[in-house]
Amino acid sequence: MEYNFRSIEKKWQQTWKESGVYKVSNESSKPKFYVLDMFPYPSGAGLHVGHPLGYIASDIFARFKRLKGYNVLHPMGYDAFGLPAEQYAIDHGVHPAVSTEANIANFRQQLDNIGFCFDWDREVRTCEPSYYKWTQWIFLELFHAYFDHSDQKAKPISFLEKEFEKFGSSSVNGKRSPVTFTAQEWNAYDEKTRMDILMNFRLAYCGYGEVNWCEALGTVLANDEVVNGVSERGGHPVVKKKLRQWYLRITEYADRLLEGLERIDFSDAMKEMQSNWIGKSSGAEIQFDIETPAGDKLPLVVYTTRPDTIFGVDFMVVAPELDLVEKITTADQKKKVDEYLTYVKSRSERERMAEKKITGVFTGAYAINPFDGRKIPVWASEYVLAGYGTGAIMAVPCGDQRDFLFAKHFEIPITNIIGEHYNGEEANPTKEAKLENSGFLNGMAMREALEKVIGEVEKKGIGRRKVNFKMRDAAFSRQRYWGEPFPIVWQDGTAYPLNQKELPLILPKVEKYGPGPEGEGPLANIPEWILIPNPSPQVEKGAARVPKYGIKSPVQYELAKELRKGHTDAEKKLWELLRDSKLGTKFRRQHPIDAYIVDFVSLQERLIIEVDGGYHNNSEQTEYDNQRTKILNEIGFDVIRFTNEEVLSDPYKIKNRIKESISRIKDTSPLPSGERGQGVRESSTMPGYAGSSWYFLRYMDPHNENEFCSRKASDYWGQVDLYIGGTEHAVGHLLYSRMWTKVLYDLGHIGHDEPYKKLVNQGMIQGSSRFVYRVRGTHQFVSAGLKDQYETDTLHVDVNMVDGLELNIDAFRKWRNGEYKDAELIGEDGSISSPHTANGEGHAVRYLCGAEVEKMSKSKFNTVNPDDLVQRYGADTFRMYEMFLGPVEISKPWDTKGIEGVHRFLKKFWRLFATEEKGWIVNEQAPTDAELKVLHKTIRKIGDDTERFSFNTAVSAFMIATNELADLNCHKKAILEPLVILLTPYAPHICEEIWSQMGNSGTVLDATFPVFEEKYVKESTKDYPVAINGKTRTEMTLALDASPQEVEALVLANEVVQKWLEGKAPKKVIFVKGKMVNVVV
RNA sequence: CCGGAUGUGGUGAAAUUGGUAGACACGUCAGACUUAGGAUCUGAUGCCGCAAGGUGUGGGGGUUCGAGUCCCUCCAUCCGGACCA
Repeated sequence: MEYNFRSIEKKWQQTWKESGVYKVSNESSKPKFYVLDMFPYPSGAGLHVGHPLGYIASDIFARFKRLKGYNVLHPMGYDAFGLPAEQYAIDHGVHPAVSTEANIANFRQQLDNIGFCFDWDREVRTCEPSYYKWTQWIFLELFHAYFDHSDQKAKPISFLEKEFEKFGSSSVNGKRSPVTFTAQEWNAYDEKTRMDILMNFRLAYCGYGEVNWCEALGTVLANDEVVNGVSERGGHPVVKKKLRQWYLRITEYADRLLEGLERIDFSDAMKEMQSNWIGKSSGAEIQFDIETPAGDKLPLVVYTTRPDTIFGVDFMVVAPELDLVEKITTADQKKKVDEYLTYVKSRSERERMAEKKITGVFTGAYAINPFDGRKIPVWASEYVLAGYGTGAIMAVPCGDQRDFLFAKHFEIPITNIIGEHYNGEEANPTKEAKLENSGFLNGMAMREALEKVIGEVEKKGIGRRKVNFKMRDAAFSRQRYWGEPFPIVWQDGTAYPLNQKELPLILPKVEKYGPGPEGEGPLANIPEWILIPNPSPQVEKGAARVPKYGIKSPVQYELAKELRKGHTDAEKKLWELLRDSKLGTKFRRQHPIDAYIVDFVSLQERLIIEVDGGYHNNSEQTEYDNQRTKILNEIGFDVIRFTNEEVLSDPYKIKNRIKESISRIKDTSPLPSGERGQGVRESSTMPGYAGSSWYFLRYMDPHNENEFCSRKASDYWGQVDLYIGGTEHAVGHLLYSRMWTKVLYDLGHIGHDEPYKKLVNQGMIQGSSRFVYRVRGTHQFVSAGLKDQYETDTLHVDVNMVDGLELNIDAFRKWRNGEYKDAELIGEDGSISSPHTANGEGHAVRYLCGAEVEKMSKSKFNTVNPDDLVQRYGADTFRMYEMFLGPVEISKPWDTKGIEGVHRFLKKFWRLFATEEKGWIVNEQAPTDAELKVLHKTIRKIGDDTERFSFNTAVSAFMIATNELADLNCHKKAILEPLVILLTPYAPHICEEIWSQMGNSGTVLDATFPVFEEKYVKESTKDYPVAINGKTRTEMTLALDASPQEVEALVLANEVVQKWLEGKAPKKVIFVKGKMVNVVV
């Protein structure tokens, strides 16, 4: 019996699938454990060896926890909305749904090859209506909520409305209101005015703001999608533009997002990144007065974290974008200021960042220092950002480097308030100095002065203590097609939410993916969708999701329509009823919804009425009806079915039931009745992070049609116990999903307010690129060692054609359809391989490639496909090798070579159980002490290492155990069976096979993790290292219970020790029990 | 510029609390079996040295009986944030 991994893996993957061993129940007496991977974006490129690293780690941990007796949730899904699919659609004309579907199928195939224990019944796809229905639902929850500052939590906005009704804007919660109003005024306001005011409070709100506009992509990007002034994807230039956008009021959660970091197990680096992004700073807002050219006074409010340095203010700087600049500019400075403003406008964000020139202009105005009355010149400069603080600063050149450089550049005199701490060469931002030249603060320590000044400022009524955040509200709309449509209808400039009954708002099919008019998204190009009432979703005909019954082509579709023209009596009767009775809504007849033609539908109320003929009683038809109802429900339609008899026998009963359904819908409708049908839909779609902000909740209850996730399910599974994914989502996804969780918690939908208990960041697997060197203008390629002797071009070659550094010359000549078939290769020793001469004789030409570590990418030809490795060595080998590479959280380059070692290990492990000659060789003999020791040592090591995610050392522990047991010639069931359980999380296929060969039934995952017993590994002696002056010189075997005196005597008597002592008496002997002995001479 | 992480053989890496540096592999070398070996097995393998021994965890300094591990400082690489007042 050989280790035939191919048939073993195929067999067990099949068995697992058929028996559903990875199905997880929400009901269990076991403790729960939730292991989550960051779900992938299904890109067209498929998986490379870097992707599965985290999945393998989580898979091992999930299996490990299951063996340890937990009910483990380990789901997987797809983050399927997003730009690349849309870009692909623009380039190739393939609908994103189609390419996404194909990519998912490919991903799934690749994932299945590796043998993961995902519960695929819980798969989610963010682009499915049954999923994004709830993304839209949560959006509405955000829309209908505001942040209550006194309670520091989100509440339904109706609470706020009640407060306004009673107290007007003077209520605590009204502070943010842009206008003040009394309760009477509020009650007298019309709908639109109220809605406008409430928009300033909603957690999902619409506003005009400077956004990152990317012309090339035709969309707005979030701050974290812009890198160095260009788009993260594609590297297109990004400019600031004022547009109407949706935002999430994440800034309200800044404090709680910071506080929550203390309660979760993230790496320090990750926490640091998040808190840097939030960027909390505390200080004060201080008002200075400015005398305008006209002679009156204008307030200039600045934000500073260092109010203690107020006597060191030598100038003020205002952001050029501020209107104030024009107001305060004096006549003689006007020309210069205008020139400067023009210059600033001409500069892109990118230029500003790239070249850090010191620029600015004096406005001619002076501000008055409120403490000593000093006149301070007011400048405008682009180094002050309009968006942060108040857009104006008090400049203290002796304490701030930017202010210092500015002062030097424009020759503004510098006041030193920190004495010897300032050297005149550079600013010193110390907080430790005693203040000088600082009026009433003289001699005071800076920290003390800071509080003192804030106190004085507040007393004078010219400012207040203030906390500021770098974080901005998150832009939440994209002028794009492939995303969740907003459940919003605009009416006369007011945004009205859809009724939750109307969800999901299905993404319609478009013909063109180009941008719409005036910076709107592609959806704006579909008037029949944009203008409500909604003329039924334009789902591709033939895309029916009940495979057997759908209409499969446009021809069939027309045919079906034709066939249905013969009405039954019942249909006629009902049609009269629906037309005549004052139901308040328009019904359509024989109208296509999704891929079906329904009997009657009110598009406005999303209500479908079906009349079933006698043939509906047969079972096949019933099944069809049920499936169809389910799908129509999924896309947000209610379906009522009547039989012919019901309609004909009691039409009034029927009518009442329909009325009832409609009024139920009406009751919860926020849209003023009668005004419907005049609005336009929001044409933006939600950004990529919308769907991923809550998917971890959906996994808990993926098929729930009535809720995003039942409270029972979320209470049972609670937080994600272990979340594994890359660092690239540090500030995006992780912050947004934390915010959503907090909102859902505040509103009482879930019982925990941090989504992830522990986060492990997997490192990136880099590519190891290979190069060949072509002699310029020829077909000659020279080996790496010779490249400096020629003028060469460096070309990437496919790393899969290179063994170590040696190029497979034949493969190279065939590469890329024979592009290099004429290549003449000069080997390291100067020998030449020409395509026209046989080189089988003598020695083969050794051509060595150059090598470099780069990001793994198709264009660099350094990607390695896991499928190839699984095919060659098996999934178990592949899994273990990925783990053996090094710690999960470290980035490292991929090198396929070492995989042989792991493969050899599995073969050797197999030979403990069976060999080719003798077949199955496991016996029932009693184990020896030595064997038990190996086993228990390994149980402890594997348990500890797995628990602390040290998978690489665990793999090596398996190797050690296998080597030792092979040396002991051990084939005993009592030792090997527990070992198989230990190895199961790492190499599940081979373990299942052995487990069943050993005569067990069922899956090895239902076995119990072996228990470590101290008694088997206890030693009575230890080989102590004996050091002289800290250097190990010899080793002595001593009893573990020997007393220090005994040890000292034995050690000093040792001949090696004697030799080093050279007759001298030792100064000291240090003995650490169980560790070492050190003799100090 | 700021913040974080990481620097250990030819390579990937171990060393969990300050206690035998280099486990486990890859590679390389030697050998066995073999018609053959890119299969399998055995042995060697940080560097210098025939050896005794010396030396060695990015460089320099420190604490300690003892430092890869702690402290100071400098250097390099990677990642993140960058005019945030």
